[in-house]
Amino acid sequence: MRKKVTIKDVARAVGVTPTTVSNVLNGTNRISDETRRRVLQAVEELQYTPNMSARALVKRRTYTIGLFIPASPRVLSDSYFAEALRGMTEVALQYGYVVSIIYSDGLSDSVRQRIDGLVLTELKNNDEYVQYFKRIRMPFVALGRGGDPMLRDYVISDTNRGIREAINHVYRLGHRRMGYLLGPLGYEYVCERYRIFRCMHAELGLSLDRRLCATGENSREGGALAIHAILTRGVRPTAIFASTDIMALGAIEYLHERGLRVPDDMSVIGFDDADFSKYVRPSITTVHHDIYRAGREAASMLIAKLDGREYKCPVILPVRFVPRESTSTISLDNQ
Amino acid sequence: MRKKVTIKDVARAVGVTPTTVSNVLNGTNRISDETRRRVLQAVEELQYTPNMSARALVKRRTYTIGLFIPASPRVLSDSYFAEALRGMTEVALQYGYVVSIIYSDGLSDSVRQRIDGLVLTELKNNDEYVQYFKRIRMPFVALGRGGDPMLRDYVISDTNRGIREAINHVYRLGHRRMGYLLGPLGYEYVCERYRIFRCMHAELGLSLDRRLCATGENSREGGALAIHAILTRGVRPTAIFASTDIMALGAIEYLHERGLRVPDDMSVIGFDDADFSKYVRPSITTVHHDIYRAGREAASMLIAKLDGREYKCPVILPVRFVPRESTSTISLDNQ
DNA sequence: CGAGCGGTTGAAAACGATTTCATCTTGGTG
DNA sequence: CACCAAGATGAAATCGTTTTCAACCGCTCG
Repeated sequence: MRKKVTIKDVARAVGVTPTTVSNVLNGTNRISDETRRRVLQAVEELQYTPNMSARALVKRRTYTIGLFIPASPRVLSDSYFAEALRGMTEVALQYGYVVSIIYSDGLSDSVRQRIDGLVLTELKNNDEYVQYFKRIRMPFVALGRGGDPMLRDYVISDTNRGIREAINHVYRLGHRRMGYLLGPLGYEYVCERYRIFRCMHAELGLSLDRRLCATGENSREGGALAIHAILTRGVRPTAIFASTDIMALGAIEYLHERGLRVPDDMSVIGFDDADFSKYVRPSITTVHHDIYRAGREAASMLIAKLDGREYKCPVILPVRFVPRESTSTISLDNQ
Repeated sequence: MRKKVTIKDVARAVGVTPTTVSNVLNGTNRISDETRRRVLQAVEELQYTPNMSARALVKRRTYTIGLFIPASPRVLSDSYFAEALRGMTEVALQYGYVVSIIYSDGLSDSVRQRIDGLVLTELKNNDEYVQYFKRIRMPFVALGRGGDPMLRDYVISDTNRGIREAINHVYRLGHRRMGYLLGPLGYEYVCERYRIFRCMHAELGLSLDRRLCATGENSREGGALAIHAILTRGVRPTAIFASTDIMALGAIEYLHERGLRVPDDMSVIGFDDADFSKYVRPSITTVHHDIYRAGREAASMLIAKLDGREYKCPVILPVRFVPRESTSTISLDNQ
């Protein structure tokens, strides 16, 4: 194992002290152009890279940011997290940071002091973790809405626009009796999407039949159960929105089992544009948002915050409505 | 910001020196039971956790392991990586390690010195990265086969058994003309699966028609193109195996477009048991392997290696053959 | 001609652990 | 009773940076 080259080595090579080398590298003090040039050259020749542990020790920073994953067995499997992670990692790299995964159930003192800040996701209405991280003064930014109305440091999708486009599309197809499948009410994104849905729905001059709305887990089973609940009430929407694509999928499967065809007997609209949404038959009409991009923005924001730079605060990312096979014009016998 | 409690603080509280505290915490030297007890108590009371940066500096270790992601735009989106990551993170935690994502295109000196070791995946036949990490003496273990025949530190699935069960199942359904859709030949897992397929196929006393085999990218398009290639040769297998579920999916879609029904006109068998395989219609018959578990094993092995503990070397994980809708008994007009 | 003043550089003290080696007790042994 | 080994603890060096503050140099100015 070749000995690691340290700041002293480059200092010696140039004939200056470590202080000087450090100064040219960090740009703290004024250094003459001549010296700077020679130091930089030596750094290049010796292939010097500062030891992160040493730097971390004195700066009291780890140059590591975390993606926080709330307790939930399979949540990372969702490509949601994978995409966010990819985006975060890419920008982190540019700033000399590295990203780690932090699971809520592994959140000990030792891991806490190994990160400078966190990107939080899947926030609840009054998120306990938000409270917690505020209390221990761990810097964070949020990916998606929720947690606390006072929070300003978040990046979200333009849900408003997405749902508006979706509902307009469905309206134009002739649908008037729309239903809604809600995910767990504790999550802010569930509430927000529903809120916007109701709002847009009202703007179209329609009045919402509460019997056409039901709630369930955010899963295929949850979607199936929710649509089941609605159907057993003896009512039937011609189009149904779901909080997420996975619930939409469950609903579609359930309807299929019951001999109801999608979209002929009922149109179904999801949200998220999950991987499978374009694979399945019928493919799912949904709202696409770019989680990879959101991950990038969140990391940028967090690092700017950590490094004490300016950053513009709520970042709102564009979405794209994606009409697919699960929606169609209303059929006559459904009128 | 409350001042961080250091080893000196607990030393002072107990009335000993930092050396002693360090010794009881690391178990290096003999310490009297009485002193040990008091130190441990103080540690508890003061909520002392050692500063990782300081420790890292002197031990010349970072207590971080990496999951290496070879260059490929969306590869982390596969739940393959997400699952592996989840498994790794969980065991890493137990040993006081943390895991980071390392993308091949961000592999600079500075990130290299921020990790103690790597878990490598998606190895090619003569993997350049394996060579590279060997050369720079970065410890690693492999998730999946490949890289170098001399490697012993890997964890793999029992592919042999998986494919044997799959092919036997298909054989029992009456199929005799089997084809194969290969992924990119550079990857060892592609070659291995194909090799085993040929071997098992021969053991059944069948001879393989090379016209029934084709290669393509590991994607839906690749699967579609590969089956297209076979079909244009004017031959038609009654059952076709694919290197991966995603290729199988592409093939199924293509066949569907061409008016061929799966499984009635052709049975299709995938490998991996991807998320979507049970969602899609027809759901895909495949071989399930537990990537989460593999991630756990890989992290265990790597950390044992780093910490200088013993570990048993190639770990072979069980697989499970999962028959689904995409395979059925051969129909008469196909005989 | 000395004081004052930018502009550069260096000496030394952190940062918070681990580790080596010395020192100091004890208790056992011849 | 002297000696020695073993057991328990401590002093000090070290890891590789950053940072604070002092020192130095050559000028200009009064």
